[in-house]
Amino acid sequence: MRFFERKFTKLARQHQMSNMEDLNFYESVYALAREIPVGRVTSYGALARALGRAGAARMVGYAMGYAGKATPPVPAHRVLNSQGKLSGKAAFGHPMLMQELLEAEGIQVRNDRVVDFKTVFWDPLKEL
DNA sequence: AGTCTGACTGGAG
DNA sequence: TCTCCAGCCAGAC
Repeated sequence: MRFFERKFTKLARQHQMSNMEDLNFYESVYALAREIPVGRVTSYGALARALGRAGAARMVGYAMGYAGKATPPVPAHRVLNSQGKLSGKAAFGHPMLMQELLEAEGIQVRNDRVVDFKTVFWDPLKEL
């Protein structure tokens, strides 16, 4: 059984979803993204790998584009590209909003890049 | 069913 | 460190 299936069954319960058959890819991305702790960040690729879809990083990013409409809320600002850059900032209402949300959680941002990306990086495969 | 499209990624130069 | 490039894959048409 893949990591996704083992871990997500638990997440599905926590989010009061009957079973993972009801979840499409986007919803599973959102459920996993909601597990990112405050003050930590992860990458599109890391989420894709954790969901058993290594290589589907682009779809994770595409899914985040619709995250604003998801309930419960998805902390989309905690998802960055593999270099720690705020590649999705344009999708937030105000161009600086993504950075402001991160800074409000104690994460330093400089030149569209998270400072100390490696130390605040959250890998669902290792920490969930 | 075929084509196009990215909030991506890792490697090469 | 940066840019370019080919591979990536689920949705939207």
